[in-house]
Amino acid sequence: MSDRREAILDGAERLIRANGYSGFSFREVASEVGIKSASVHYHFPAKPDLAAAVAERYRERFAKALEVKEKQGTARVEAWRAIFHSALKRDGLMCLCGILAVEGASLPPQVAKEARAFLEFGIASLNEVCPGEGVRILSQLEGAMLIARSAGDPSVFARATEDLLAA
Amino acid sequence: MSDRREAILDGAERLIRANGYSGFSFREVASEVGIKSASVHYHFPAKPDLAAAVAERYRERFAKALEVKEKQGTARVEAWRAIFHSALKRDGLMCLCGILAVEGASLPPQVAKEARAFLEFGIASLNEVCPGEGVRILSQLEGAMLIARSAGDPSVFARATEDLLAA
DNA sequence: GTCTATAATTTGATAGAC
DNA sequence: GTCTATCAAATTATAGAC
Repeated sequence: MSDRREAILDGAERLIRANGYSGFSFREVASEVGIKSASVHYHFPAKPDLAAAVAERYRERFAKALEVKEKQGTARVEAWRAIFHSALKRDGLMCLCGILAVEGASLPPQVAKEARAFLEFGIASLNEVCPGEGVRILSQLEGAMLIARSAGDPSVFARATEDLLAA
Repeated sequence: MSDRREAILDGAERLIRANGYSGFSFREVASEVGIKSASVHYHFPAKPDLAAAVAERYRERFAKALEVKEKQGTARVEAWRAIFHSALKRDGLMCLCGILAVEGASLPPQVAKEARAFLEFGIASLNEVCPGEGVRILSQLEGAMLIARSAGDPSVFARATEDLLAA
């Protein structure tokens, strides 16, 4: 994949995680990358194509980051928690698919599908280490990001998910 | 407060809970109520005014609904859970302020403030019956709505919050 | 691949008649 | 209070030059 394409995905991901699907535009993405909006359309014909590609890459990246953390000896639940926590601390950004899930009803079907796929992946991943508790744990993580973001304070996320360290 | 004003708030609340702040328009609200968008501007000069009024009324209503449930003998945590669950079952709508919180960064300050106020009210309310656990419980509730909504299945919410019945 | 230019639509908001 | 009419801006998207 070309550098330009990657740069577009980077810009779009940052903007969606900051403002949501209906809150980002091709012009903003183009401006972040330093090109014109028509050039973004060359790489991704329509808005749903771009957003779906962002969500797909997000899931793949997340899965790889989890693998790395587990190979380093981090327990899986803590790995999920740490990845979310560090994004909140670094840029104040919450889970891409948490944002997309909330916009659900007004989302183009292919984008909603990618968001669903990420959440299902998360539930399955957490069920593997905590049978029957995947949904509950992912709920707590997504909700804690939502609240921490509203409070503008990443430490709220840490407090709201402290108990998961015991798992 | 006039009936018309209430009807506008009703329509706006439904639309925001379905599509978010940046996903609803004065024209859509007007169309739901059966009037023109200029008439909506008569009651609420600008979009942030309308959204903030919706959020304020939501918090007041929620507090009243909690009181009623508690007077009927329902434990507080279960009351929170039941109110969210019934909205999901009835209309597939999640918490208004959960949606607004997610959009946080791109929200007009007065709207973000109302969303924050609701979440703080929730944390305080839950801390009263479960000291130190308010954030964790509200996180779980908001996150479970987010996931259930993405799955298009309210029973996901029930499963993800089952353990709260013990509290 | 990227650009300029532009079409078609939607948006938030206002002016002024009734 | 509600309407018609309208504005300026932004949006998604396309055509065609380079």
